[in-house]
Amino acid sequence: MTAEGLGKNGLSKERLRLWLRMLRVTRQVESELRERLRTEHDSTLPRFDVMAALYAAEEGLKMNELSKRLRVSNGNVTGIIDRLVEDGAVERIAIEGDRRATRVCLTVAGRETFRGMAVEHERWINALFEGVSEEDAHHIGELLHRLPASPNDAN
Amino acid sequence: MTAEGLGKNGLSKERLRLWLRMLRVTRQVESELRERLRTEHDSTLPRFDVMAALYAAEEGLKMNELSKRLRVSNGNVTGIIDRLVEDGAVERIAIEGDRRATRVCLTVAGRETFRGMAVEHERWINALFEGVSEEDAHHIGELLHRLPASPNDAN
DNA sequence: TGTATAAAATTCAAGCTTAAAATGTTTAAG
DNA sequence: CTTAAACATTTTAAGCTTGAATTTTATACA
Repeated sequence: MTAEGLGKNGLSKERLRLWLRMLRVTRQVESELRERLRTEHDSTLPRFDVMAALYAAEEGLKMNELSKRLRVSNGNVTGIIDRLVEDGAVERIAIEGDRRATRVCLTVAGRETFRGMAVEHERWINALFEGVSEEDAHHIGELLHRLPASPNDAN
Repeated sequence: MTAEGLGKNGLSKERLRLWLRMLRVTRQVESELRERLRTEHDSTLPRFDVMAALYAAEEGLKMNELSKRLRVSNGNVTGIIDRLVEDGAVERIAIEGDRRATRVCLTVAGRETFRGMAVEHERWINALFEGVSEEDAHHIGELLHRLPASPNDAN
């Protein structure tokens, strides 16, 4: 409301602190997850994310939808899917009536693989977030809801 | 209280939700910052992070310390510094008494450049985190303190 | 002294990420 | 029917990131 934006602004500084902490925690957790996916499942975080999105979508997704849902570039998805196809975890299926688009699906093996990873993933998160009570988790979750985010999807 | 730990565990699910939200918000904010650093300062987030660390360390840092402080691999830092040196923002200075190590410093131009970016950076964060009051920012910050993180540094 | 070990940094291969350009396909307008 | 615009995807170039291997220098110790 007042003439903000200059030099010492407590609110601004506090928000900056919050951001730096979020960044630190997020990177730490991502690093842990990456490490475990690598050593225990010979996989990566991006692959896990893609598989999670596909697992949730019973009928698979178009490349289009996938990149929108994950909020990453379309070219990015192309590469990750390429590798998942090599692994035999995913298949590209032609869409009849539109030869531009492709539908991408987990294979049976892919679904099986993902289930194994997902169970552990939840355990890892649960352990990493030990020290956060259910109430706090809920509370922070609600607050985060106000924070910048594209205005769509349930998450 | 109850028999937790199997299948449907409210606490575990709530923590997972929290994690997914943090991830979403963090990625969104990073994406915004990246975009603005790119278009308005012809720079990147990793470069900004490195410059911030160097700016805070009056006498510069060894590659070593830099990678520890930023929690990224040493090879990673090498590449970013290479590019910052090309830009003329950073210089490598020999350490007398140890020809293995190098001290890395912002140049005068580099310090100047960074100041400009930092002012805007704080503004951007402040705008992105509009909707979070000073009290909430402080509160979440405290809660995040309990979350996984290497046990060092002020942040 | 000589040599093994540790330390600091770089290099390397592989993969992730983006923005922008290119390719191929569909749809709509005239 | 033809052509312009819109769409879905892939390709490309540049940069980020990691873990592992390599190079160079310092230290310890026999």
